[in-house]
Amino acid sequence: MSTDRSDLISTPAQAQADVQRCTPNLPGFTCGLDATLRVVSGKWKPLILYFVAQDGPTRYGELRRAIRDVSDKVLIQQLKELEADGLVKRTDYKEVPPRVDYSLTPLGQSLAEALVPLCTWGTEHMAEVSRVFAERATWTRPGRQPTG
Amino acid sequence: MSTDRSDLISTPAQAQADVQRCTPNLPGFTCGLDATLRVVSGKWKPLILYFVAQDGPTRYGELRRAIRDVSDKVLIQQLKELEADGLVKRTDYKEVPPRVDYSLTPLGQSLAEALVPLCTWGTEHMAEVSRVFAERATWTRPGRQPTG
DNA sequence: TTGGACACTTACCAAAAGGTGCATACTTGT
DNA sequence: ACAAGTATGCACCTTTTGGTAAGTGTCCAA
Repeated sequence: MSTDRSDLISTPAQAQADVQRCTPNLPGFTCGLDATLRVVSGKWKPLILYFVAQDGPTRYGELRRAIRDVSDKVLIQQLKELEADGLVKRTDYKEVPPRVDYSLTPLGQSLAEALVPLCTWGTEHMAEVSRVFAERATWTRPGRQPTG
Repeated sequence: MSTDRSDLISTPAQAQADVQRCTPNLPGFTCGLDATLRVVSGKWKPLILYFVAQDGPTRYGELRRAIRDVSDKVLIQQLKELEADGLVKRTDYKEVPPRVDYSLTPLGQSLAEALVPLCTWGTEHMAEVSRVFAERATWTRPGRQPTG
């Protein structure tokens, strides 16, 4: 299928042919990548994972200050989701004033490892990526295109 | 810094201490992972990359049918962004009826390779992930929690 | 006694992302 | 002549996501 591509315009049938290439292996996910991304998508999740992976158990306030621009609401929210997804473990020391920290579960650690290549890629190609983003920033913003 | 965590409640200062851990290397990105994710986030982008990586140059219609639940508008949109980000190359054969195909640039290929571990991770842990997601689906939906 | 730190929670709102459906211009098959 | 297929564009709308500002209860330090 990936060899012979001499067909130019797909025949009226053949539609069914290339459907189902990325076959759902389990209900809800189209493939492994899909599953993974559902779990890491969230504006701050990768940063959280990355930070906790490096620092080990991290207190809420630490994270809060470290991530900077994140708000309490969203940080908590993403931590909860990560916890619900079994990637981080929340430890409440039941002290007062409250003390809580977050660490990675084994699952979270394995994910963090799988993220390393992405991290590397990003670092290596950051220059190109940010250049492109800088340009796009101009015409991406609503209603400010060089057309008018 | 990751060794001694004997401090319990952070002192009124020290706030500045753990700030700036994930130091921005370039304007706009907090780290490599951040850069990468900005480029791959989009509901269908990873699937597109993955598909094109496997199949080589892929016609629009093929993608459209293969990805299934995606709409034209969004597919086109994501392809454009991927193109603008230098990950895919659009080839217009200027024929009529139109013929266009999409392939990976070298940059795109390198990214696709970096995605492999994520893919693997997702595949390996898909069972756990989807189980958790199934549960969450119940109480995540607005206003139907087991509390009431 | 006021104020800040701790880890959250809630109500409300804005922006981003995604989806629907119709339109294009041209060709091929029926 | 008409439907279907080619790769898109556009207007409009809903869903999802993220952000803001306020409040909770308990403690300690000034």
